[in-house]
Amino acid sequence: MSKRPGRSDRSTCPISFGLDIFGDRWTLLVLRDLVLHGKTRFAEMQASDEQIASNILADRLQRLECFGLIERLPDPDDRRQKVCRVTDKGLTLTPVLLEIAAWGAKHDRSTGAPSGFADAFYANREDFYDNHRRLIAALFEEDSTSNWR
Amino acid sequence: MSKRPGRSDRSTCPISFGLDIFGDRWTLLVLRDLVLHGKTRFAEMQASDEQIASNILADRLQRLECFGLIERLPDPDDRRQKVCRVTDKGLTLTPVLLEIAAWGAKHDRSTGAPSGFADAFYANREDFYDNHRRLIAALFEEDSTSNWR
DNA sequence: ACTATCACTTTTATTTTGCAAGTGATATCA
DNA sequence: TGATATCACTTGCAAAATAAAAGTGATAGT
Repeated sequence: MSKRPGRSDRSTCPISFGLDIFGDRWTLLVLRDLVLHGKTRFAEMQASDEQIASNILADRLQRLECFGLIERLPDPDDRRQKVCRVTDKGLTLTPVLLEIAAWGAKHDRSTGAPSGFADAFYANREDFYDNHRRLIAALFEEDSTSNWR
Repeated sequence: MSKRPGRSDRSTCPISFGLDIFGDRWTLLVLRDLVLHGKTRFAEMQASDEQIASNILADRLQRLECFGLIERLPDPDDRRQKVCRVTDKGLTLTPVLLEIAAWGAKHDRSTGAPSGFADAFYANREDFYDNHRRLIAALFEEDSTSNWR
């Protein structure tokens, strides 16, 4: 697994802390596949448009697992496969993903995001988050009032 | 300037688009210094806790300028210096910075962020953004109703 | 038994980073 | 005026991360 500077090596800035974990060109894309595209398998993520190399994907999954953002369980139906799942902690990064998505959609003329997404998101940010919380709650069959953020 | 894959090399995903621009361990820290800490000079940013190397800082500033996220003007009072300023486009990344800051503050036990910041932010996200918009408007002496996002 | 698929490793080449030292233009001070 | 300091970089080099391609071993399907 790639090392990268640990917490103590940089500063006490919370942004710096975050970037030490997901400040690279792949980590958040892997999380996007899990959180926003519902992917669960190594092969599925490898098949994403961005063409991540298998060694990098393996490294990032291990990293995400280390940080407690995802968990990987053996697939009971096929012992070759593992099922990846975002943890509650991993889901707390959804707002970061959505803000980046909205920004990208707003500034990229050739974006693949649904037209009007960015404006709708900015105009109703909290509704997006409420909705996401409800979906997650249903998915994990938890109390929908839980403060997952 | 470091190359990095251009838009067409990856995908049409808006997250991927964003990460091609600021998906690394330094770019958003530079922007943080400008947006949240009010720094304007090369030397000031170099003095930040994270100890960015001067070649990396020079590269990131050039990159940010290329993407239209900052501008650099000669200092009229000292011709050695340049004054860096976030552009309106650069300011649209503030929500991304704040979400990362809140996440870091929430998950880093030894964070330097003010205690209670994350909870307050999550509970009143739009208030934070409204407030930031007002500050910016005042700073740039623009119409405070302008849709800078 | 044979072939395919799965989640990785390994290998190698290229790119980026990190560090230290230098550079030229400008400012400040004796 | 000359010496020294400061500014925003640039250069050179070693170390690390990334990318692309091929390989591996366990398991599954036929």
